[in-house]
Amino acid sequence: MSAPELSTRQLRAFLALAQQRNFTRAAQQCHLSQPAFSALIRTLEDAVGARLFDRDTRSVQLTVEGRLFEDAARRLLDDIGEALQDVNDHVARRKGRVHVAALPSLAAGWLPAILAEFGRDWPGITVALSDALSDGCIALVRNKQADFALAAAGSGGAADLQAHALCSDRFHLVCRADHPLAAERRLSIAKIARWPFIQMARTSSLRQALDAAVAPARFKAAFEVEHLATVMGLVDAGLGVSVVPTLTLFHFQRASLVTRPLPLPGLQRTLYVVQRRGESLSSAAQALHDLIMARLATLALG
Amino acid sequence: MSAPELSTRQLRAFLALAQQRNFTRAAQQCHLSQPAFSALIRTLEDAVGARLFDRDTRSVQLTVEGRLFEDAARRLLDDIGEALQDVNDHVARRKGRVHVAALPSLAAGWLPAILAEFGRDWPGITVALSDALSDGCIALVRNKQADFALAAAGSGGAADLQAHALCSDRFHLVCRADHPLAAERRLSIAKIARWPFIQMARTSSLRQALDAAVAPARFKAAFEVEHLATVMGLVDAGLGVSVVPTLTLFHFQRASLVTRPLPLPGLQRTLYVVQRRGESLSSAAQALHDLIMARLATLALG
DNA sequence: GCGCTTTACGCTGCGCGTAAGTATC
DNA sequence: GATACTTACGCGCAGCGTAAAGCGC
Repeated sequence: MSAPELSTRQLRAFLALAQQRNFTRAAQQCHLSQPAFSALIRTLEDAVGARLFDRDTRSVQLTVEGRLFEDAARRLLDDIGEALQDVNDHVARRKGRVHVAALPSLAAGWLPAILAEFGRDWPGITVALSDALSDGCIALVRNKQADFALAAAGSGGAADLQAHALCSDRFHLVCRADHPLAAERRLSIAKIARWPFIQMARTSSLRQALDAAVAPARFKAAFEVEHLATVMGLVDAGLGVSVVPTLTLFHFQRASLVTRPLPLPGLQRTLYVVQRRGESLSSAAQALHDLIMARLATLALG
Repeated sequence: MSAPELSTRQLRAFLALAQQRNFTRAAQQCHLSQPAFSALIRTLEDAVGARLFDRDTRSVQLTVEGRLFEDAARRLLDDIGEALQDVNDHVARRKGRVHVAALPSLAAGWLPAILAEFGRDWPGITVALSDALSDGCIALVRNKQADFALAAAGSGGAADLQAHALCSDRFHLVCRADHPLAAERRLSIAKIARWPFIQMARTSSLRQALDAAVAPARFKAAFEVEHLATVMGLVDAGLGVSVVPTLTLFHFQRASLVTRPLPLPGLQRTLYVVQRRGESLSSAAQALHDLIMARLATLALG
């Protein structure tokens, strides 16, 4: 009653014999001795439960049941080959899909060039990019929507995820070029804290890292906004100053503004690559991960 | 480069592990020791060319490539099972088709009851019946349109066919009940030859058998027709007498006619089962052949 | 007798189970 | 230390090739 066992060798031998109608030639085609080939056909006939060939010394030809099985065998071998080919295409990165979640700063600033290079290297792979705040990135990984994330919080105490540090970027003061702090000889948290400050929302990982880094000091929050572009607008309008990580400085590259690194050792945030623990990346995801690692040097970390 | 080998055991093992996500349980399900099962999975991964499971001591789960392969494996096993089931249905005579060619006399007289019984025994099998003259029957077999034939000529000197005798039927005089021959005490060819005779066409196997049997005597051909029903009509109209084999007597079962066996030993024709040499019958055809042989006793051979 | 398949028969090696090893929690 | 996968290892048997035997022409 248990299902009979069948192998691709048997199917290939069967088709070879159906084509050659001669045991000796079919055996050669299968790189087998003729008796071994004969035995292989016999085991196939036992497995199928039907005599598939009429053979005598003079002729070999398919039985009616053999002809029935011939079509099926051909289809089966094709399907098997197709399935293997498909997996191989994914392994060889001719096909695939990778979904990376990244902080907005990375998604807007550094990643696009890498994704472009990746697209040139592996044109068959579809790339999806989610720009989300750190918690959102990590949620996407946990949900198995994203393959991995580039986010600020580490594994966050979650046993199902694992993180390794990608890089650390330092914080910079941003203010108008005509602001007194722009010319201040020795910057410090205390000096900055005297001026109206443009905060990010409390949900922002940037804000959390900053609060943690300067504690117990506090800034005078003149505004609390969601987006760095808004921070830039407010600062440029002279409504306050702010402190942002290196990776976001591209928002502030304009003549009317000044950015100054804060030379305080503890004042930095670390970015992590986050993925599901114990689960390997797909071939496509691994390729993107590798490229990201290889291009780390291009991250201009002031 | 040569295509990798794959077996149903590997596919079943793969699906068991994908389902159980635990080597020990999956091994039990496959009736294998856990190490043997582990090795089987490894050989599958080698054949496919991709790691299909992420495993550590705590968890086993499909990789992305594994999930790709899972659907394919399920489909493949289904298709294989279906192919085997189909062949088995044919072997077990739950499906199939048999095409028999038979002389008109058999097709009209004796076969229908057998075909009806066959249809009751094997309702899944489609039966095709060709009623043709002997040469036509044999041509159908040679063309592989018919599985076998019940015909009068033997193998006919053809090396590609083989025939074995089915039965011999004797010849009978048919004439009107009021015809002098109806009351003749001792019939003979010579006595019959004095009367107008209704011949079959020369292409008829019946005619050929009859000519050969009575040679060198000849009948006085009053008519030469194609069909036995016509012979009956002509005889019934008093236009002549005729001589026909036992199997065709059903055409002449009416009060106005008399049929009398001709007690001459050599005067008979032999019917053969004809099939292609060296080619076995399909399961369905064999079943019909067997039934025909088993019902030979019901042939009323006068 | 010739050509082709099958049977006979050692032999190698794949693949099994048992047992020890290793890693993770 | 408990659990679960992997490695180590000895062994039996499936499956190979060589050689001999059947078998139909």
